[in-house]
Amino acid sequence: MSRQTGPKAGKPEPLATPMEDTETIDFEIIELFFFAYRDFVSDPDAILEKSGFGRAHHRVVHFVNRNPGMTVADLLDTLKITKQSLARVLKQLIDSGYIRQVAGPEDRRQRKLYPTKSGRELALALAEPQSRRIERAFEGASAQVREGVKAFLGGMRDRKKAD
Amino acid sequence: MSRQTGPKAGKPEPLATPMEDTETIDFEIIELFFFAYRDFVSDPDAILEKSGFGRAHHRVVHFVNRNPGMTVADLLDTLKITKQSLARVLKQLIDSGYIRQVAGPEDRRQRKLYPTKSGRELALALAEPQSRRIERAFEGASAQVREGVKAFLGGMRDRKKAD
DNA sequence: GGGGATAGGTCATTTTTGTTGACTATTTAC
DNA sequence: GTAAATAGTCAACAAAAATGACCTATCCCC
Repeated sequence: MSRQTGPKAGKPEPLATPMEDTETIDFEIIELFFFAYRDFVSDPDAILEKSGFGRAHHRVVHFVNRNPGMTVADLLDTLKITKQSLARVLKQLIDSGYIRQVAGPEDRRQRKLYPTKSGRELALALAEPQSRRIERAFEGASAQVREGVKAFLGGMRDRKKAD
Repeated sequence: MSRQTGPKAGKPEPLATPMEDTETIDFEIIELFFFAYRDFVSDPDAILEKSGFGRAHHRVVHFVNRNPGMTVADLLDTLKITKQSLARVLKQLIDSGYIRQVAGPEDRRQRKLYPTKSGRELALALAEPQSRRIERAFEGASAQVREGVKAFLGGMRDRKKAD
């Protein structure tokens, strides 16, 4: 076995100093964001695995509930995945009675997506622990801070042309 | 093909009303958080795929840089993944010269993990666009809001006993 | 000093989530 | 009537991570 295949063929010195306030990098927020999201999605994950569904199903159920009547194309654009990836999970959700398709009233090529009653209940059950968690994280926060957090999260998004 | 295999055998009524302020669920923040995180990780993803690495490598490089000398067990606890999942990416990072292992000085079963110079550079390159994004999201925010965001993100974490 | 517990590594298999490419059917628009 | 758009489907493939089963080295304790 050769010793090294990486960028430096010589013996790399291990560095022992923690990478803290190096330069102008905000490691603190980066890390907080990682942990926050990791635990944020863990609640619905636990619920989903009982039904045999995964995160992909969660996202579909969520957005169809938020935007009833959205088309398959809309959903693809929101999730930024391929048609074939969506097809599998969407089919399972339709077969299980959580989502219904209706041919578009004007353009009958379209399939407009709606939650069923069960679909809405599932979306609520998944969102409930997340909302509790958000509530808890906001404990004692002023209205100004709450608005600031929303602005911050919104500001983290890409700012593209077609949005 | 049977019509329905789901929770309700009858014809499920599609629901057309958007699920907005239903009950006490904060759908707005849930959605903001989803989009914010999706775009937050997209910057390093783009850098990583040039090296053939993925998100798992990113997380390992990040935490080893932040906590030089952490053990494999520490890392498993932080990332909440299995030993076998970690093994693959860790091996690649070691073989590529980004991370080095040193037997623990007291307990020689342990493998303490350190970044090499390349490892530190990689971690910085990955964190840089994320930090720019955070900076941009904070534009015009007061010090109070900045602290509020940190408190919010910290509050989103699980509060377990062994932490 | 022998035995069990701990830290780590490895091998094989599977699941989840997503990809690419190719092809079909229906419907709309010009 | 033909081309373009919307959707569905089949097949092969790939990455990330999980599971289960072992193996090695070392430490701790009696």
